[in-house]
Amino acid sequence: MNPLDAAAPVPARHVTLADIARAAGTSASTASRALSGRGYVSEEARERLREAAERLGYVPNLSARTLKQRASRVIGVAVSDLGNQFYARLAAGIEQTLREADYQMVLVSDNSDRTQELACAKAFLAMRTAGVIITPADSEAAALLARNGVDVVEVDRRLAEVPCDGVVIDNERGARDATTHLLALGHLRVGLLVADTDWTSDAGRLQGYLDGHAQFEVEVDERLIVPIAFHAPDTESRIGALVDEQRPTAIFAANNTLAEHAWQVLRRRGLRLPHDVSLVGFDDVPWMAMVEPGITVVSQPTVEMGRRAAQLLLRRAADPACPPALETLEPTLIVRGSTAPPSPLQH
Amino acid sequence: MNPLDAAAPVPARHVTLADIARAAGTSASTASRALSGRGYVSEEARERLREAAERLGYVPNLSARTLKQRASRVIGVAVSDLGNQFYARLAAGIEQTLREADYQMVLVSDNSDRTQELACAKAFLAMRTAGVIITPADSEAAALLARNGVDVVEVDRRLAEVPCDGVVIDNERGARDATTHLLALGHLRVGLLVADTDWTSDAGRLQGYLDGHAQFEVEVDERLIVPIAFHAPDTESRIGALVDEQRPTAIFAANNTLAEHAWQVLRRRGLRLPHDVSLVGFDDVPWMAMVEPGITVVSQPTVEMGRRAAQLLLRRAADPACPPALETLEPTLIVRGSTAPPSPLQH
DNA sequence: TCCATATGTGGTTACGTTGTCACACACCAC
DNA sequence: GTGGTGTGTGACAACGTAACCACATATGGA
Repeated sequence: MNPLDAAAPVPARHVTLADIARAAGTSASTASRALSGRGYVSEEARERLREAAERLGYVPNLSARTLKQRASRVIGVAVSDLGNQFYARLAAGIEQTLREADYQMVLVSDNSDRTQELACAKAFLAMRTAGVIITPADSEAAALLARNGVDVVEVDRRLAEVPCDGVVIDNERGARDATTHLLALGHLRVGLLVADTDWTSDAGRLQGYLDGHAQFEVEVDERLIVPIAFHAPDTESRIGALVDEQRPTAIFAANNTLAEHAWQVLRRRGLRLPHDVSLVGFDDVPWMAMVEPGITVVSQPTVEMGRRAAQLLLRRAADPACPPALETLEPTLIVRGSTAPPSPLQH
Repeated sequence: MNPLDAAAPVPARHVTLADIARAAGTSASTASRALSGRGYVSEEARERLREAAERLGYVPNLSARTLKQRASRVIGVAVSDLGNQFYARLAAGIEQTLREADYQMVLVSDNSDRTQELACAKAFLAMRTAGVIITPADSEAAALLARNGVDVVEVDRRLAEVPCDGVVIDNERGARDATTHLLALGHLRVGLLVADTDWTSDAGRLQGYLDGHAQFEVEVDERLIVPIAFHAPDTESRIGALVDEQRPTAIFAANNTLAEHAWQVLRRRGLRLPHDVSLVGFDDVPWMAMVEPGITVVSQPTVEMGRRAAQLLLRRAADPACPPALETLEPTLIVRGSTAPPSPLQH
């Protein structure tokens, strides 16, 4: 063991290429080549340098490398709400794929706030990230990034006005499947709980709901459609009002949060699933399979969406010229016990 | 509108301080002072530079700044499993606090694998992160970081052999509360499902289980203690074996994953909660309050743990000399319907 | 013998930022 | 006048790395 190891437990300065070059009796240039594997280095010198780097505990300075190479291996990711399992799983899928490709993920939760989102974009720009994956709340962030030559992938919804890659699920189809499942069971008054946004995801789910009705030639009662903003304090009272005043025989809750609120409201009112009301959710989360009866739900491949988004970004890094792709994944309707034909009493 | 804006939609090179200095007719030094707010700059020059920066879309290069200042505003975070809601919420708490303090979070999921964890530590070192928050699986990563002068905060468990800050919950107390709750109800054969690790978290929960028995002067049957590794493929069969062979009247599952598996096993066997078996979990997750009956659980302030960890790191950044702190948060036993006295038939 | 090619090496420069320093000027008090 | 102080500026160096180039030396074929 080298006595220096014990003598310098906390090096005041980090070890640099120049240090290990000096230790191995070469120049910094050679050290750089030896450790990065680019360019000619004799086997003997490479070995000496590797040994010196190991002994001195050399760790390359990524800031210097990024500055010099004008390219980093960091990807910025901005999601709406890391506390929501949907976004957490999205992030997990992204992180997994990036890690396998030896990239790092900088993760920010922007609360779907366009100001925060723009601030994120600026931060990612300042970091010179190799790309950005975003669940957009506004088109401005993507525009800023694109204007500065940063690749962007939109996940879960499309908002960008500039051409960029995207990964979404087929919201129309998912919502239509949910709706027609209920209509086929004989429901005529299907309530819709949907997020109050101008996002393509929610617009698509609304459209699927309407399409389903058109397909079954059931007229839509506008009063059955309840748009509710994220984290709105009156969420449950508005759901309660829908239940009490419109008497839907079934409810389609177009995201996992609204499904949870709806479930709570129904339970608190003592309404039984599916006898008194049928319930369908969108985005399968664990509790839906565990409660009794289980919740019929449009399941989306969330982790896979994250993976695909990361893959799109990596693909574009490899081939910047490839045309923008929009991948649409297919949702699956999982029928559980929360849906059944309306009971005679309801009519 | 400046015609240059339209003429250069995609600048090939990023705008630098030198560019805006030139545009404003000053030196780069003055530009730096004007925008960073350090040092003397005339109000007039500052205004001109600000305007130029705005007009040209200047975004500072963080790599250059980090290189020069030898300090970044990035914090590395390594958790065991981002797919598990516990770690996701931990990360959410950390991210929130860091964002408010204008730091960025680099998040990695290391699968509790010491090799991956060490690789993370190296990557964070290379990025010259201002600090690292980690749910440790091994002491090596913290040692490496500390040796290089990087501040480390351990969350959820303690493993480091070097002095460093930490945030944990009182696992002994949580587990003791869960255990004595069951013993007080009259249970004499309480099964323990615990993660098979050498982590302080699981060791503490085991200890709390033993302490609870000691307190009630109930002898512990070793066969009731089942250590199960994360993601072990035979998890449910081992739980099944416990149920079938040892006939516990109650089960304490010492983390949310094991609680879920136990619940599934009991349901599949048609055993009713709490009539046939009582069940207590550790770490409250949504389904536990939603299933019928609800699961009695030792709840931990997960998001708050993340926040505290970030705060400890920020505190140390402000005052590197402050003594290492170990914050111990208190868990809360939430009694729901899954626990009741053993039924006469069970004896 | 001599030029081509392959193999190695080190010097220099540049990436974009910020800190240090020297310097210039204005103003005021002595 | 002189010496201070406050204000303002730009030249220059440095952070650590990697690309580029110039320059060695060895090997081979013409």
